[in-house]
Amino acid sequence: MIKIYNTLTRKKETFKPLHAGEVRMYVCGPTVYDSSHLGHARSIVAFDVIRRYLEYKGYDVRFIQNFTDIDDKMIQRAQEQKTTTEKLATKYIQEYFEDFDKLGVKRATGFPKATEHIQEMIEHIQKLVEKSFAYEANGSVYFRVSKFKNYGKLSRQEKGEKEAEDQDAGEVEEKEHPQDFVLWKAMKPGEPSWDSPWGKGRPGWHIECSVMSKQYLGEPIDIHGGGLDLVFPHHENEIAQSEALSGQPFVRYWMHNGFLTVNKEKMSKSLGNFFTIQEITAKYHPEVVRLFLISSQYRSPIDFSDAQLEEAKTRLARIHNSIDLLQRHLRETRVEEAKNPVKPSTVDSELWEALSTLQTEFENAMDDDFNTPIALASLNTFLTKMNSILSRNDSVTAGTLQKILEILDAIGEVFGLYRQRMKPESSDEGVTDGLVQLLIQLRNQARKQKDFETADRIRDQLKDLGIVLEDEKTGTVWKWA
RNA sequence: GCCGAGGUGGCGGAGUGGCCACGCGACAGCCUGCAGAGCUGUUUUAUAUGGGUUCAAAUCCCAUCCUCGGCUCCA
Repeated sequence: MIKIYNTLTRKKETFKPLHAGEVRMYVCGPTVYDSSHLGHARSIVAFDVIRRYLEYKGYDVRFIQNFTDIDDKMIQRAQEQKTTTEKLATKYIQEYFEDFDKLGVKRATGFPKATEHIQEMIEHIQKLVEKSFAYEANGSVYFRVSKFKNYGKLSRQEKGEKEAEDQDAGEVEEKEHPQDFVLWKAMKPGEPSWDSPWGKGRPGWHIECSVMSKQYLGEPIDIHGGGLDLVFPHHENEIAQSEALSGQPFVRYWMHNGFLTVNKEKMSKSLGNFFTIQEITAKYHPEVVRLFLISSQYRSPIDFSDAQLEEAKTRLARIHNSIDLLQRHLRETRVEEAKNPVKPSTVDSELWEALSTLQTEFENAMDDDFNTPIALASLNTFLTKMNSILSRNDSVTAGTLQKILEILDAIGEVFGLYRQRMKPESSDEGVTDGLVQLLIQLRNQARKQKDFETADRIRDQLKDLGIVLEDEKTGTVWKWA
């Protein structure tokens, strides 16, 4: 039974999707005017793991993530770069996919763009005007917040007078009340625009999520996610726009991830303290970045530091080493069992018990609002146990080892970790293996004759090729560095 | 000003009343020609501060200090 912390109620609630066996979720995607940074990755990876766990539990997940491809920043950046908003969007959407494919993020079911849903947005706004939840002023349309009685229920705050000063002066004059927010912006000279009943213009930021969420997932949806910074005003406004028309809840579970910080300050474009995904993945393997990101529960802040990334690297290596050890034992055991069938022993049952504990603890942790640190801890505990048994070289059946591999694979699939380690060897690797085995034989001959110079030369030169030799009690094994 | 989150060992990070996180680092040992990996053990009363409740508190209550976030674009 999954429990989710719902921002709306500020409580963990038992998760029950509206449609049995199916989860409909929407996560706010980026405005595609610039490269994604690690702060975006925090959010995207958090919801990727949530989605993967829901799938692990057998749900059919319909997952929609939008691209905001028209807004003030898009227009401004396009003007600066003497290009169009379309070209800008195309460029950064492509980059988005490159970045997050690399980070092992599963693609959403759909990636709707704001500019492809202008007509639906206009219709939605029209209906709001008809019901007097919105009003037109000088070609712009504003949402009449005072008419929507539940305004503020998500963020538990209402816009005060304070920020009226910070708002666009033209808008303030047009608005009936400073709280009101824009649904449709009248065109300014030189800006991209679409025809509407109120003249040429473009949609406000908030309306796209309301409209696209409804179009692709219906109402209400199960989960709507995004960064904590979107709670107000973005999500508050989405609720107002959607529920004013439908008269029913727009979203059943609101989920918000905590920030990625640098020296305890939020990583953001405006502070300039950010690293792009490209920069970070050039320095660290994408799975190291993922492990770093899921080492805290998704609602907690994570403070970025190189030391933390280095630690994640070490921790991932430990997992890799354990899987290598397991796979080697499995290969060897299969060869053995082909000669002499083996019966399960007490060591087998010890492993089965540890495996069952792992599964229970992993699922309990993830069921509890996707507590990845505890889930990772359960994996660690299991690996220590498994390594301990395997290092004693007690005989374990191939069936047991195979089962462990399957469970580890399923868990790794949720985290999006050690995927490469699980892949069967390619035929190329078969050839490599043959060659390396030959060198290992030669080297061990040298070692037997105490010719360590030759032995070390073989090991060192293989290392330069990215092949690491390790001498075990039972013989020498190799792996890619 | 208003709203919200949080302060845990050398470090990261869990934990909503009683026992144990987990990892990184450090130290010692096993194994090894050396190395690596792995294993075993150690890292003495870690829970911002001061009170309180309780047989028992990191966990509940009160106060204080500090940090961060939202209220303007932001994952």
